[in-house]
Amino acid sequence: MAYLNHAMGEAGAPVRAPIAVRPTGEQIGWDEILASPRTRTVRMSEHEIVYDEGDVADRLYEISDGAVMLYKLLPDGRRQVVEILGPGDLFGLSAGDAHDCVAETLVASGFRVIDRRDAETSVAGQRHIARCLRDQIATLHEHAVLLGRKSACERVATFIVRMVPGRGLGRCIDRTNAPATVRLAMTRQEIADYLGLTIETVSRVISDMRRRGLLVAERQDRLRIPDLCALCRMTGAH
Amino acid sequence: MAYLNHAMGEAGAPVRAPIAVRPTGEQIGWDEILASPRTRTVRMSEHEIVYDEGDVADRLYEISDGAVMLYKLLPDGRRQVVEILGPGDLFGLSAGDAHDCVAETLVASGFRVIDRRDAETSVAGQRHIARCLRDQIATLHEHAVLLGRKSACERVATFIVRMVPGRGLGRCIDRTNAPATVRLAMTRQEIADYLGLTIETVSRVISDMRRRGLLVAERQDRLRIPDLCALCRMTGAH
DNA sequence: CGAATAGTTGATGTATCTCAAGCAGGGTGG
DNA sequence: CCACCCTGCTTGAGATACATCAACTATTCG
Repeated sequence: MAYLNHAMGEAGAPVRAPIAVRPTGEQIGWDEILASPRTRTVRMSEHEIVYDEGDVADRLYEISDGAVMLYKLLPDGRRQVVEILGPGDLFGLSAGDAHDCVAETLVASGFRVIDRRDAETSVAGQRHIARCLRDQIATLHEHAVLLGRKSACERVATFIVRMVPGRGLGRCIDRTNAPATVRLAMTRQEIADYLGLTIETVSRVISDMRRRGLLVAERQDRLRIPDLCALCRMTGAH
Repeated sequence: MAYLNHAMGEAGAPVRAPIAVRPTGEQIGWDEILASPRTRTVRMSEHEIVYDEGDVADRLYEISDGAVMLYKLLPDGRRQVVEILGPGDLFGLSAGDAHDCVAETLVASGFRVIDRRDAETSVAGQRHIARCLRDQIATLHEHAVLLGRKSACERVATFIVRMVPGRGLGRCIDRTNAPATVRLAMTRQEIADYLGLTIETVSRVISDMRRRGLLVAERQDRLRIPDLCALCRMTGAH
């Protein structure tokens, strides 16, 4: 799933369990695919392009660690970041033979590069892929709501809440409401292009939230959230 | 794929070839699934809810004819239509056990209702599903660009161009540029909720396009496009 | 024919964008 | 070690695209 939390290469283990021990039983097959002689491991530093729009889509990437964004460009240069992916997420599965968007690392990342043929031959592989795709679609649906119907303030709140380690798309089920800290491993421009806003609006909204005590900036890219529920209430979702 | 063209229950055969004769060879298996004793055929009239957000997702729907929209609601009533689907498209494949959005018919439609177990057991089934999911994702990516980065005018132009029978997400490859006619089998409210606009803005933009001769209204829901390329140039995509 | 519903148009408001200047932090070289 | 520069971020003033509110018009259906 395109969990945004933990997508940023935070120290510590990813939320989701290692693939081999997932309960569905399908992962044994997936592990075999990962072990295929054609499967490679690749490391890339931050802000490197994994593939470009139009490149042939003959392989598929699983993120081991780090984070990747997928974006599309309009001819006049406008950009929309369409997905942000983290450990365990799959990308490179395009509809046709060519990629429909650019994939770029946000931070230094590691991938397992899987040959498309390997992935598509086994039921287990197909099932694992289908599962990832469904998660991706749910995230894209949620993001369409954000882009189509939420205010700038709601967008930023939604974004920050999703970056909190340990919470995905789900509702505010946090019982403790303990202060959380998030690392925004994205530039303001990237955040703006993800949220369908301008850099200035993102900056203004964050400044405003700081003034209201909803956020405390520990560093430029590091925010403390004293009251997660308060921020959660600003997302428009509850 | 979430082709918008032909999604509206137009008379005539859908663009895509009948499932059995697709060249990939996977469809024999899919046909078997469709022939499963558990598979049912269902008909619904327009504006009926197929399933609601939160309903258990234990089956999967293939559209035989007609059109369906998927939408999500915010607690305060704001709505975002996240997908519009037509013949051949699959829906009901949610990430978890519950549906993440509402599915409602736009026009009278027919479905094949497939048991989730049937669909997920065969490689062919999985592959067919994965293919549909990838197409869906490509459409969602394109739609994120529309919602995040396009002006009202570009959104409406993009929408109308996609409704033209025979053209999907692809570029303007039309050599003839023959006048096309589209049927908008959606209310202004539905269009607005799909494009992330208000009903008034959609109405104003269409009126403006009519005044400029880009559109001719043959009926409320029926538009003639004298110069498709001219409209295409307004989409922001080329 | 008339009510009900869906769509259009106008006047006004406002959230967000645009343009422009100033500021901070992090790295480099003197 | 500190001044300097570069890049990314913030803040302000003004413009604008779209939303909102409200009236009016067309269409549909009994």
